[in-house]
This record gives sequence, structure tokens and C-alpha cells, in this order.
Amino acid sequence: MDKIIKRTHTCGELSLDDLEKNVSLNGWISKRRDLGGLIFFDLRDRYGITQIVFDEKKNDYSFNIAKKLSFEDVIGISGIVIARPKEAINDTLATGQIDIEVNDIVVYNESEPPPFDINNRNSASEEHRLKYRYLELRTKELQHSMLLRHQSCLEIRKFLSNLDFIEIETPILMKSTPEGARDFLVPSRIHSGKFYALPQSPQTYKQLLMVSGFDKYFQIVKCFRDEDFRADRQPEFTQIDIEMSFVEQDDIIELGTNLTRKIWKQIVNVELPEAFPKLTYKESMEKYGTDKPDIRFDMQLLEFDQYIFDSSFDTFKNILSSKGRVKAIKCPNASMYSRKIIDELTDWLKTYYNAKGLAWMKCSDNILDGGISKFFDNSLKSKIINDLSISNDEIIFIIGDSQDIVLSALGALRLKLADRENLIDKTQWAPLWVVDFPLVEWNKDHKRWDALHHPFTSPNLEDLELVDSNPGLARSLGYDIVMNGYELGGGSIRIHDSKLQAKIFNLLGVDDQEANEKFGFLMNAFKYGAPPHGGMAFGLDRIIMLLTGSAQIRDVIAFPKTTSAMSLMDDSPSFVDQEQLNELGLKIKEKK
RNA sequence: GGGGUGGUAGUUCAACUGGUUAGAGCACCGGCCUGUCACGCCGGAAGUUGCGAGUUCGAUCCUCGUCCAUCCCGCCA
Repeated sequence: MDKIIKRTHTCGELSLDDLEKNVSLNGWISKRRDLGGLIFFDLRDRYGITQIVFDEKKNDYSFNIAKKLSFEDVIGISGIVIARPKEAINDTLATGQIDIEVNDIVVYNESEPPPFDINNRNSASEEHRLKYRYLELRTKELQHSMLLRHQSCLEIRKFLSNLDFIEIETPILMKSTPEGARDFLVPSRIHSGKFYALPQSPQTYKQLLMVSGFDKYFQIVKCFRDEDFRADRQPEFTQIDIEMSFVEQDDIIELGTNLTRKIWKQIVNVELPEAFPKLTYKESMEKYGTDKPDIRFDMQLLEFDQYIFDSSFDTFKNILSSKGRVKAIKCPNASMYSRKIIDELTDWLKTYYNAKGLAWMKCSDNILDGGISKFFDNSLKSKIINDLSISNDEIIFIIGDSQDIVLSALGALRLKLADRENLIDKTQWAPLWVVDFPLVEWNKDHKRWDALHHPFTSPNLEDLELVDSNPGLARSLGYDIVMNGYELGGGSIRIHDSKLQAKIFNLLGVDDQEANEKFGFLMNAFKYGAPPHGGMAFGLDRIIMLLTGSAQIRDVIAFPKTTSAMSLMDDSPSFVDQEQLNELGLKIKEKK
């Protein structure tokens, strides 16, 4: 164990140019082929694979050591670069023209049989791979993800630094605030009974930095939200956090566009358009049923209210008279949609999106047929076909319900149908901005207005009167950037006036005392020369996920958690000693 | 909080309608093999069918509970 063979090359670089050279390599045994008197190893490091060969007749010292070695042993070797016989050249390998004929070898660490095949990530379930994450990180997929993540961060830092942004670290232990997601709490030992929270985002700090005069700030920073998780959501995740002073919404949108273009150009060599399309929140909801539309394909939601009044379909008439909505979506290959398949779609919409049903009509021979077509007379059906440009062998699905349900159910159906019909060009990138978000939304459970973005978001100054008269209609200066149906990031122009901020708190039902307790420090800061400012934050993990072509955020985080927020590798969270609890003045309640 | 799917050898999977000794590939162990690259050939070992109850003459299979994973709804300013 005392000897180390220092590598002269990595496992990905030797070629015929290096013939006859005496070289040394370090790496892991990735494959082993034992032919008796001749043994081949594929030696792997993060740069590549080089085949090394042990010949009993030429060097029986290293041969005898190699005889005992197997998968994932770590070794160092020295030897001569030799050309492979013509018939043994491997074109699939960058180093496939050569071998290293080994004459010295050191075994640094023998491996137990690995719990799964590092060469084949699918040789084990995800659960199993997460338990041995440090081994999964040896796979070429995860090595690639980590490298790409690193390169992306470099490009981001370079891009922003060149524009005079500076990266400033903000606290990880901060004040718990009532708004937004559930906080992860950290008990204070020194102040028994008090808690810090881990930041859901450095929102308040970056606004304070604007007051401090750092007019262009950014930070690549961990954020924490104690909610339930999904394929694209983890309890801790990384944001590219940005804030600027003396700017308007369009300045941030331009910056966000350019940053996104830079990343895509540098990392995957894709030229995104100079300006991304902009949709208002309202347009997005009406056309796509979501505020993060995938616009790689069209298939927009169609207005259908206007045909209901002249029909004899009372169910939908009743929905309209109780302020509901009726919208439709048009889908090709009607003949593929049997009763059984439509029933399955209906059940799915009922289960997940609270739809009460899924109506439909098929177009054949220029007439609408089947489903609810009997409630529409012939001239009305012709009008529908003409208005909505329905072609033969298309089916329209129709949902009538409250507006929320119609939009979310049809939005989900749109994605489902696109998938079924293969309408999405997977090689395409479709970025866009969604703007003019509502300032607040009505919270039915608590009977109050909640901020849609966060309470520091400025109302659109044109809508200031609405804030008093009809808050639900007031637009904010909030915006999201969306790529291929994923929310990549979002931000807003902030309130920098303590009077306006007080007014918004008032609207949100946060009284003066509470506002002062929770956000007094920010309100105070705004009394001392707060510049107009705004910013945004990108979800770094989601960006990397898209760039690597993965649908799982876990694939781009070195040590991710499961959907129940556990780490299978180190088995956290875990219980702690009674003594630790005592120090913190905590007592665990029995769960009933 | 709710719903779907899954949990069988180290691992990936199979096992009909509930029925004899729960099988196969890879890995592992032993043997043979000098141009392999999914090396090949011969032989071997390997199981608390996630856990706990129940139904049954009999449960991997049916029922209930529970744990874990995953996907989705709610949630995620």
C-alpha cells in the first residue's frame, strides 16, 4: 500500500501517436476478459477507457496479480503502448487502436463484488442505486450530468460577472416567515425555544442588498422547501438568484433571455431565438390550460361556450348559467379513440383533475358524429366544423365545468394527447415568457387573498386602483420563463416603497403588528433610500435536467433525496440522542 | 392528505386459476482456455417471496394493516 504509480495520462487520451511510450495509468477495472494465459482489462477513469493487457509469457509478476483482480478494483499500472493487431481494433472506443502491455501494477484497493453493474445503469432499480449513490456516480450518465452541471455554472458565473454582477453569499440560517412554502426549521441551542429557518429563497436578503447599493447581484444558491416532492422537485434545490436596481420588467426579461441563450449555446450548442415569445398569464391559461405551457406543439384549447346555447345539451347549459365554462380540444386519429380508450381518459380526468366527465364528437364525412353530437342540429354541427376547422378523422373532446377544472383538465388532456399522438418534436426547444400574472388569488379555505408570487411583488402600476376595488383582477409585475412545459424560473419587479408594501400587506390580511414582526427589517430598510429593483431566479437543477435530456431532477443532483425526502445512502433523517434534544430544549411528542 | 404501479437469490426478472422441490440471465465460487472487447466452455453455491396479521387442507398469488420506492392530484409565495 505504500507505492503509488503516478499517472502520466488519463484513460481517455492514448492513441497510435503514443506507440512505444512508457506510460502509467490509474483507474478502476471496468471489464475483465480472462483468456487463460492472456488477460484484458478495460481500465476506466472519468476521462475514458483504455484496454490494458497482461501476458503470462511476457511478465508473469503482473500477470499473477491481475489473475486475482476483478470489477471495480482500483489499480495503477505502468506499461508500453502497443498497436493492436488489425483484427482486434475496437472502433467504438476512442483508445481502441492501442493497448497497454503492463509490466508494473499496484493494487490500491480491491472492491467487493459491486452491488450493480457500473457499465449498465439499468442493471439495478433506482432504489438500489440511490443506496449506493457513490457507485452510481461512477456511471457515464451521472459523470456526464455532473460535468455538464459544472460547465453550466461556470458559464453562468462568467456571463453575469462580465455584466458587472457580483456573487454575494446570504445566510443559510434565517428568519422563518409565514408566507409561501413550509419552512425547514433549525432549533436554536442558545435561544431555547427559538428557531431559524432554512431559506426558501434568499428573497429578502437580495432586496436588502439592493438597498445597500449592490445594484447587480447574483448567487448560485441552495434553497429549501418542506413540501411534497415530484420528479422535478426536491426538498433542497439550487437557484440562480438574480436581482438588479433601476430596472423595469423588460430589462429583467432581456437579461433572463440572454442568460438562457448563453447557456444553451455554450452547453448544447443550440441557438435560441433572440427574443422569446411572450404570453400573458390569461392567454396562456385560455390557450393551454396552464401557466407553463409546452409550446413545442400547437393543439390549443378552443372556446366552446358559444355553441352550447343553441344546442339541446342541458348539462352544459346549466354549467354556463352557473358561471362555468365549456372548452374543447381537437385531436387527430379519431378512429383510434374507441369507447374503451375514451373511458380510460375520462376516468383519468375524473381521478386527477376533478372533471365530472369528458364529452366528445368525431368528424367523419364532414359531419360530427357520436358522443354528444345528437344534442347539436346539423347546421350547428356544420358551423362548429367550419369555425374550428375540424377535419375528417379528428375528434374533439369537450369539458364543461368551473373555469379552474376546465382549464386544468383540458390542459392535462392536451399533454396526454400530444404524447399519445407523438406530436412533440423531442429535439426542439420552446422557451417563452409568461407575463401579467394576477397579483393575488382567492384562498377559499382561509377566505383571504394570497400573493400569487410573493408579497413583495409590485402590482402593475396601471392596476393600482383595482388593488382596492377588485384585487382578483389586478395584474402584478411578475413573470415566469418556461421551457418545453417546465417552469425554468420566475421573478418580479419588487415594491420599494414602504407605503405600497403596507397596502399590499393589508390586502393580504397581514396586520401592521405581524408585518412588523416578520418583515420589519425589510420595511425599515425601505425607509433609507431603496432603489427601484427587481429580479428573478432560475431553477438550476431543472435547467441541467433539460440539458441532459432527463425527466428526473434526481439525475442531476449528486446526492438526491427520495420523494419522501429520505437519503437512502446515509439513511437521513434519523433520530438523535436524548442529550442533543435536551440541549435544544426539545421534546418529541408521541405520534398517535 | 389522496390515488395508481411496484417490492421474489447479490442484482434484473419469471412462476397459469391458490397446489409437488419457487426458475432464468448477469454477478459470485471452482476448473479449462493467448487477441478478447456482452470473450467462450464445464461444474457449483445462492431464497425469511418487504414486514405483520387473516382466509384456506394448502398463500409469492386472495383480504386487511404497515414500511419502502416511484408516478400523479392536493401542496410547492
